[in-house]
Amino acid sequence: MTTPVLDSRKHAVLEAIVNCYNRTAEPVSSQKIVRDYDMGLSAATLRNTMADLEELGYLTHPHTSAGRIPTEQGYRVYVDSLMTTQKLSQREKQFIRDGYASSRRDFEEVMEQTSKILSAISHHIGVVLSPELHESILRRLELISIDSEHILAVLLMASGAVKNQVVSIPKDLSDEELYRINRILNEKLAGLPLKQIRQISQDPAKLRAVFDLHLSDPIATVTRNAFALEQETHVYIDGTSNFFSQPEFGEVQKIESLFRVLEQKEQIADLLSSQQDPLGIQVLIGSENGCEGMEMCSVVRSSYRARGNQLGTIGVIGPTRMAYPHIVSIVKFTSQTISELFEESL
Amino acid sequence: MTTPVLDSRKHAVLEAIVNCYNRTAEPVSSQKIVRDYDMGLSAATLRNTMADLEELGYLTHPHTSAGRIPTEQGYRVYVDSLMTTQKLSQREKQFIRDGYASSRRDFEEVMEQTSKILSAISHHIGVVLSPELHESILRRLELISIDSEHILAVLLMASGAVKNQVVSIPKDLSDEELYRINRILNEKLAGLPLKQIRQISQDPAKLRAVFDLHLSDPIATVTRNAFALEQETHVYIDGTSNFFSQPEFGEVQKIESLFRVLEQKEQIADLLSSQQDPLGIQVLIGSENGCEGMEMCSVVRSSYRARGNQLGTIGVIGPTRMAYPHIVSIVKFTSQTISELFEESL
DNA sequence: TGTTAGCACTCTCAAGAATAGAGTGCTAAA
DNA sequence: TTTAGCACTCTATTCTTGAGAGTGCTAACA
Repeated sequence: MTTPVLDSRKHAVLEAIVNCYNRTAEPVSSQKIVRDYDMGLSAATLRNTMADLEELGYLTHPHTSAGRIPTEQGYRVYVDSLMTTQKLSQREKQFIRDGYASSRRDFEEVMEQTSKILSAISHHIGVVLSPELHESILRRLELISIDSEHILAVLLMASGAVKNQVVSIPKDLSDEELYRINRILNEKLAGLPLKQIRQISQDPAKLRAVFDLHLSDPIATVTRNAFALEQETHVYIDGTSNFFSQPEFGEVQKIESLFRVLEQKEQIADLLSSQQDPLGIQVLIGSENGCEGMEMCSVVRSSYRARGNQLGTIGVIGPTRMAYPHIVSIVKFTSQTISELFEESL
Repeated sequence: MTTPVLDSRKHAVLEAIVNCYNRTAEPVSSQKIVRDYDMGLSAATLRNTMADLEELGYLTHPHTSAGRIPTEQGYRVYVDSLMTTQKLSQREKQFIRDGYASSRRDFEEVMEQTSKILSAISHHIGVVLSPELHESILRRLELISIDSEHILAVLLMASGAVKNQVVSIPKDLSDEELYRINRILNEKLAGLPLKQIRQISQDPAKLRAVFDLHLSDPIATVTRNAFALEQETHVYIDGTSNFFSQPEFGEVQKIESLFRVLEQKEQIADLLSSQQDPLGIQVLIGSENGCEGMEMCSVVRSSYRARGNQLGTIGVIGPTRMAYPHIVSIVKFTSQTISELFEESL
């Protein structure tokens, strides 16, 4: 689809309507624009322009005698080429930084805190997708004996994430043996991404290649079980109740379908991880997000990264009628901040 | 407050009204009872009895020409002395047991799964409060070096819970030294409840008493930091969207206040942990739960335990008009099941 | 040719009126 | 003590009406 070229008046009118609608949540009339925006045009002229924009698919009409509201396509144009990015105030930046001050220590806390910060500052829903463990690099592995049949494998990732995994073992291992296995595993596996370790653990030939003479039955078992992680990315969500104050969600029905989606964390995970443009912010407008039940919502997302590796994704979910310039700045700055955080702790 | 004695007819009528109202969510008329319950009484007589029950405070009237609905006090009597407990079907029991089949390994998974099971089977909100770490007994402690300034302390509890804590250390510790410290800490602290360990770590005299000649600066620091856990009980909530199908929550307002409460996990934690009768099920009806914004909800809760120690609490939150006999059975059986689970893994 | 004023037309929304129906409370009889 | 009957109250629904908002179109104007 080629974007039709809009003359500067159409641009201005579309922008005014988006702005106005985003403020009031009500259809924008030609009168309203004359009053609020000094465009040097009469209402009648604006009506003509608005009719043109409607024909082009950027505006729509709830009914004959109502003002105009932007269509998804209209928002698309606005986001892509009209809106002027709005810098965060120092106060907002400080708010975000302060949010992390207390939680620098704990990986999970950082994730949780991020969703809280995002929702608090955007007044929408803040979502965070933790790094894919598959992609994470193992820094260190520690085996801890639980009882004669189980040991606890503690996987410490380069990102600072920690994952505990209970491993069943076929026979009791002495402390010395466990220690020896632990040492060998670290020697051979530390520094590799989990994905690769997993492949190794499932392939006898590779196992032999990696462990060489050290390979033993317990080592094979422990490796296989300790790294048999499910596709486990955690989703952190905060600020869901912010949606109640949005006028367009005044009916239970609409809010219900949204909340049913939010409860299915997998869907949100998919939403955040799908087809990422590796760099920069992405804005999914309305049904572009592809989630059934979330057609009335837009998503602003960005991945966070450290040392060039994409770790996870953060985002804000709000009504299609959201203050895009502001939200984009929030997501951008927050993702930078969290990236730096991980950069440091690496 | 002494419970006034109700004659058997009043009992029967109150029970019928509660039953009927719980099914339909609509005020119950005298007619309705005549039709649905074979009580051998005319509508007029029932009206008299209903008027009596209203005067006693057990029923109320939305308006003059409407049927009766139970008051909180009416529900109280119903729950305390009227309702006949309803056993779970084999199918339901199996559903609960099956829910745990896949997640036996991981402590967190058990918690999460419990809230899912509770909500799925009750069609209300399932909540789980994880054990107070303070009360947990340390089974084993493992120190893992992260970098020159940090180590990771892995606390393995008797209950199977695992807690990771990043500890800042003043100076780099060699592997040997770390190993030595680790060994000493386990020797001296394993088997003690965290609460006690914390007290020890903060009192130089006690530290000396416990560690004797082994006491060193690093040991004191590590002990202090590794056990400086916040009051950290996690709350697991599932099934919130079930509330949307409740007819009495048809207005956004009501559901909003509920969701705002649910988002404040601390409040839910308080709700679940307050003044527990150590044994058995508790039913908090309507405003008895003490949560502002949750006056329209009842809570059925029970603690789960292992080896006589109370660990945490599970519960179901639903509308005041809930099927108490059924929900009570669900909570009871689930708390037994989860208790057994922990009993085994202990 | 582009812009504007004027006006008829459409549609929504809120308020009022009328009606049906449900359910009670009371009274008097069984 | 129970019941039938009946007047009364309140709700919920439907319909109507009128006001108001906003458009689209037309004709005049620069």
